[in-house]
Amino acid sequence: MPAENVKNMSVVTQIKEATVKAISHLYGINLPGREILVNATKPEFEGDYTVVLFAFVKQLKKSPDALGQELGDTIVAQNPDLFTSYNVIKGFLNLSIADSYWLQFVTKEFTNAHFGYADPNNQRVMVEYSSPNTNKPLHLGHLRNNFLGRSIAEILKANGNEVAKTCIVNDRGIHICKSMIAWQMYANGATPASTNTKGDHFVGDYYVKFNDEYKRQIKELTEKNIPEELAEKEAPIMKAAQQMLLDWEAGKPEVKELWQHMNSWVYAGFDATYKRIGSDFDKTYYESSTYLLGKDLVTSGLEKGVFYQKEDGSVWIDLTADGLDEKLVRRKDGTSVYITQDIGLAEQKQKEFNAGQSIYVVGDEQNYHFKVLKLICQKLGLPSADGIYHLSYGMVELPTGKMKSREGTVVDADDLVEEMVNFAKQKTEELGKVKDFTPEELTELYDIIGLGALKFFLLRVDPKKKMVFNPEESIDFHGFTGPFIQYTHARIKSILRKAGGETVLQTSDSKLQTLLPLEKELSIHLEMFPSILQDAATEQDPSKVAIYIFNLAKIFNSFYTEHSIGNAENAEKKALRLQLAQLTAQVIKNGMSVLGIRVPERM
RNA sequence: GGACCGGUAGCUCAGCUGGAUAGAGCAGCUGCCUUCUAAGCAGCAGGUCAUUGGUUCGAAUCCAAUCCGGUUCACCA
Repeated sequence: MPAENVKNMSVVTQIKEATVKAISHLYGINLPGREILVNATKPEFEGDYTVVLFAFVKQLKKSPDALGQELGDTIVAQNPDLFTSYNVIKGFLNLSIADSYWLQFVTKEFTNAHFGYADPNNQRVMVEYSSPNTNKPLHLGHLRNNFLGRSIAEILKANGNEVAKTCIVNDRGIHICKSMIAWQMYANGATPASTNTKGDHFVGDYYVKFNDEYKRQIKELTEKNIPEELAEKEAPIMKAAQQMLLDWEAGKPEVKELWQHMNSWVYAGFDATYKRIGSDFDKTYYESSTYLLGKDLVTSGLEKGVFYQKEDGSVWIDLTADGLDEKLVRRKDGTSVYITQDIGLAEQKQKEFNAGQSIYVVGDEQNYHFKVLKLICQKLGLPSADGIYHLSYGMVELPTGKMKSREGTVVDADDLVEEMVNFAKQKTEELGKVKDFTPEELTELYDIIGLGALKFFLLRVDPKKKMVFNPEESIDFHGFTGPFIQYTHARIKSILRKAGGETVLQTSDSKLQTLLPLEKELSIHLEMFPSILQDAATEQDPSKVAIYIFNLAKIFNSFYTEHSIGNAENAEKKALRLQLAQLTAQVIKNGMSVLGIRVPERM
C-alpha cells in the first residue's frame, strides 16, 4: 500500500490492520479487519484505543491475558511510529498512540478546508424530499422532512457522491378542489395581494373554511336524522368539490384556470419558505403531470404474469408469498391508483438521472407503501428497483400529543421560523456583544442563529424515531443546541483574529513532542470526523454528525477554559493550540454545513 | 387480528453488528467573569435500561413470552 494511503487511513482502521497483521504473524491466521472490535479506551484506564480480545480468544486457543501480551508486544514492535505502549486488563488490550502521531495529524490538516470530505466516487444518488400538498402551508413535520432531505443530500455529497435533489408536488386531487370551492364561495375575488397574505397561507385558509362549512353541513343533516355516514357523502359542499375534481379531470377550462391560479399563489408562498429554510431542488415533479405514469407498466406486467386481473376487470398483484397483502394496481374502471404512479415515476426518474440509489424521504406511516413499491418494481424487473430506499422518519409530536389540523394544533413552519429568529434577536440583544454590527449583519446573524437552533433541534435525533417538539426546550440556546456550537465557532474565530492569523500558525518545525491530556483528547476527536461522515452516510443519519460536533464543541470549551491559547507558555505551544483551534473551527463549520446550518464569525 | 416501529434519569434523547462502573442536555442544587466571547466551565444529585424467562465467560444490546404506546394492512393520496 502506498505511503500516502496509509497516512489518510483513520487511526481505528490502522489499529485494525495492525492487529490483523500481528495475529497473522503470531498465529498464521488471517482474520478480516471488520471482525476486530476497536473502541475508545474508557477514561479510567490508560491508553487511547482498546482492542476487545474476547471475540478471538476461543479461535486462537489462548487465554485473554497471554493473547493480550503477545499481541501488544507485536503490535507495538511492528508499528513504533504509531504506538508507544500497551496494557492488558482482563480481555482488553489498551493501546497508547504516540503524541507525535497526533501532532503530525494536526499540523497536516489544520489548513485543509475540505477536511472530512471524500473525493468523487462516481456514484449517482437521487434524494426526493419535501413533497408538499398545494392546499395548505408547510408545517413542523415538513420542516423535519426538508432538513433531513437536504442534510442527507449534503452528507452523500461530502462522501463523494453526485446527488440530485428532487421534489414531488402533490398539486391535484380532492384536497385542492376543497380550497378552490371555498374560495369561489367566500372570497369575493380576494387574492393574496389584495389581502396582503402569503399565498400558501391564503389558500390554506380556504381549505380550513371548507372544512368548517363541511362540518356545519354534516351537523345540519344529522340533525334531520340522516345517518352520519350518509351525511358525509351528501353534504352539498362535498358534492361540489367532487364535481370540481371530475371537471378538472375532464379538462374544463374555467376549473383548470382557477386551479392554476390558486396553485401559483401557493408556489409563490412555498418558494419564500424554501428560500428561508434553505431547501432547493434540481428538479420538481408535479403530480398533475405524473399521475398517469405507470399505466403501460401495468399492461406489460399483466402480460408477464406479474399482475392478474379479477372478474370485474381490476388488476392486482399478490404479495402474500412475501408476507404482504394483495395490492390493487388498476381500478376496475381502468384508472390507476397512487402506487401505479409511483412505479411509473420511479422509472422516469431512472431514465432521467440513472442514479444507482434513489432515496425517498417520507414519513414512516408510508413504510408499507414503500415496501410494496420496491417489491413490485423488483417483480417487474425494473432497473430502478434495487436502488429504491425509503428514508423513513418518525412523526413530530407536541408535548400535548399529535398535531391535528382539525384541532388547530398544527405548528406552522413560517410562524415557527419567525419565532426562533425573533428569539435569537432578543437573546443577542440581551447579551449585547455585537453592538457594532450593521442592521444587515444583525439580520443575517439572527437568521443564522434562529434557523440553526431549529435545524439542529430537528436533526439531532435519530430520523427513524418519532420525536417530541417542546416549544420551550427547542427555543433554548444552551447545551445540546445549534447556538452552543455556533458560539464555540465564533469564540474560536475571535481567538484566531486576536492571535493575528496565519503567520503565527505557520510555525511548522516545532520541537514539541508531548501533548497535555486535553490537547490530545481534542486531537483524537478531530481525527474521527471523516469516519463520522462516512457513518452518517451509511446509516443515512444526520444525528450522528450532530452528536459528534456537539461533543467536539464541548471538548474544545473544556480545553479553552483549561489552557490559554493566545498566551500559551511558549511559541510552540501557542502554534499548536492555534492549529488545534483552527482545525476545530473548520470541523465545526464542515459538520454544521452538512446539516444545512451556517456558523457565524462573531455572535 | 396480521405486519412493522418504539418503551433507558422528573423531561428530551445517546448507547443497540453482545464487552470494562449505562452517558449527554434540560430542569434542580454548589462554585467560577479586573487575562483569549460566561450562548461558557467545574462539580453535586438523579437509573429495578417496561416485565419475566432464556442464550454465555459477559445482556440496555440477541431470542421468546407478556404489558404499554404508535403506525399500517383503502377501487384515498
